[in-house]
Amino acid sequence: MARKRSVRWHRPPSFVPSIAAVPLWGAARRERTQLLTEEERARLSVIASIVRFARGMQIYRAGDRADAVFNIVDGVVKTYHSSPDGAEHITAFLFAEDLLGLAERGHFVNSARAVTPVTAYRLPAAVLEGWLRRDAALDFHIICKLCHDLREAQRHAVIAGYRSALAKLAMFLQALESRQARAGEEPGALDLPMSRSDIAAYVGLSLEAVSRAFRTLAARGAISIGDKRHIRILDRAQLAAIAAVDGAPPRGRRRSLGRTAP
Amino acid sequence: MARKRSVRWHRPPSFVPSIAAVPLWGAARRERTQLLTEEERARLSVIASIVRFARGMQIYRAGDRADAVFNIVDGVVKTYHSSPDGAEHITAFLFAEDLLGLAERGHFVNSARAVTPVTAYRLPAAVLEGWLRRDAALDFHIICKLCHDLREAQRHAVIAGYRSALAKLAMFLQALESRQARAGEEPGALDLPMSRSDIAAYVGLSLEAVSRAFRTLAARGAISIGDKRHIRILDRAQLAAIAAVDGAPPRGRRRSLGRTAP
DNA sequence: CGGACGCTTGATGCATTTCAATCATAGTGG
DNA sequence: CCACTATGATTGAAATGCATCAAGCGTCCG
Repeated sequence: MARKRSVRWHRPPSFVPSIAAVPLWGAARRERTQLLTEEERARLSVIASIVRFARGMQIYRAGDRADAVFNIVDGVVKTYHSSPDGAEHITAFLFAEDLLGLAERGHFVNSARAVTPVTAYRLPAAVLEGWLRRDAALDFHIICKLCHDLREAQRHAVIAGYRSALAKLAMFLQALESRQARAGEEPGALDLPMSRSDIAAYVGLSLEAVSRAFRTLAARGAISIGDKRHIRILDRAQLAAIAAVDGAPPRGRRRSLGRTAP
Repeated sequence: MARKRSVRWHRPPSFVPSIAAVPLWGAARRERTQLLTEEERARLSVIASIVRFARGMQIYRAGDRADAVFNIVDGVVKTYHSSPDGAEHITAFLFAEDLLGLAERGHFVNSARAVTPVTAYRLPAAVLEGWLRRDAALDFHIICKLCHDLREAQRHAVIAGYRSALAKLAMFLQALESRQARAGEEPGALDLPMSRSDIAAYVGLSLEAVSRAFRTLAARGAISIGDKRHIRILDRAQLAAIAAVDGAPPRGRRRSLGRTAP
């Protein structure tokens, strides 16, 4: 237990639900800000129960009755779709202060599993829905969070659409870093709570391609690899260049339908 | 003007804003349902103004001040990110009853362009935000819509992450069909309002690969290609099989961390 | 009618997948 | 406590499939 485990993605558990996101309209200087007021958090904590999941455990399965929403306190969760042939496509990695448990007509649309040991609040959907129908302020905050998640999902789709393995990994690392920029610990130091094959399933590559891309980035001096779970970003500019230059499909680019307003 | 233009994605303009999505918890039998009440729609129409865009016209640009949200009445819109080198990654195609104009700290996060002639409502963000902060019922409906969009974005990411061109196109066509399943016109008949290169930029392929994938699907009897903008799905099962079988990355699949609750 | 644009089709090269073997790490039980 | 084994990660060699380059065709619009 004295073993050195640099667990950057673990946060001291706050004792009320909390949700963080980049604001929609308010031009705050901070990247992510707490969305809920003290009063809202206190109120949510009344109906919330704490649940824990060991590493690798299933939190819910696609198709299950969606009777609850989860709010992560600590740890990392992945949500994924399972192809009929058993392959798994990861749709998101979720961290502290994220919401989890997207439903469609009363059922979960994807499966969720703990990537690290996870602590979370469990909010019964029935109670929550009642509140959402009545409390405009709470709703507004949820809307902000959903917009945030929507932006993330769109960015994910862009990453997955890239052709170059290097560009995919570079963008993935950039995205991860911007999330971990929270507690001002050593800049450039990145924790990778998820496995290589999780990364592969997220960006749309084979496990081997991810491994090779890591080496290549290191060889070019963009990053350095310490532990398999810990890397350091050495040359942010180069990383950005790799993500951008190598990110585009056809290069010459003849714009299609480039009209502008008359 | 007597020219036959089967424009399935055009709807008779309703004269109030409307938003449709698959419900979260309510287990309605209908796929998409109108989310707004008559009263809400009437109220929104007071602040809404009608705007029109010709085919190919820019609706807004990433980085612009996000002073309005759009609600499509008729036509198709694409939202996209421009890479620095000029390539364009499409994040979504939007149809009638969709919302448009995602903002972050007061600015649009992506650009939007009309794929067909477009009619839309323009809702000033300032007024809308005021209402969202006060009206819980309206908020709840917006939340449902955002969850819907979030699911779509996740599905998009999965499509983009596929390795096979055939699987990408097959999934794209399935997604398109499930959206057009509205007015009960000929089942299996699909309109493709967007160009091949738009499809390519959406699924993450080269234009040529998309073209070849269309042929291959037709050769296998899964679809038939009439006009370039109109195809017909002949063998839904085969299309689904291609999307599934060819969709997965490594084949043998050894599950990782497959523990279940004790 | 002509030009531009979008689409198709062909040939080639290369990046990634795939297959396969080895290495490292962590978790387990003797 | 340490060896043992399952799992994850790396590395190499070969093959598939997509991107790319290039040319030709169809169609819409001026």
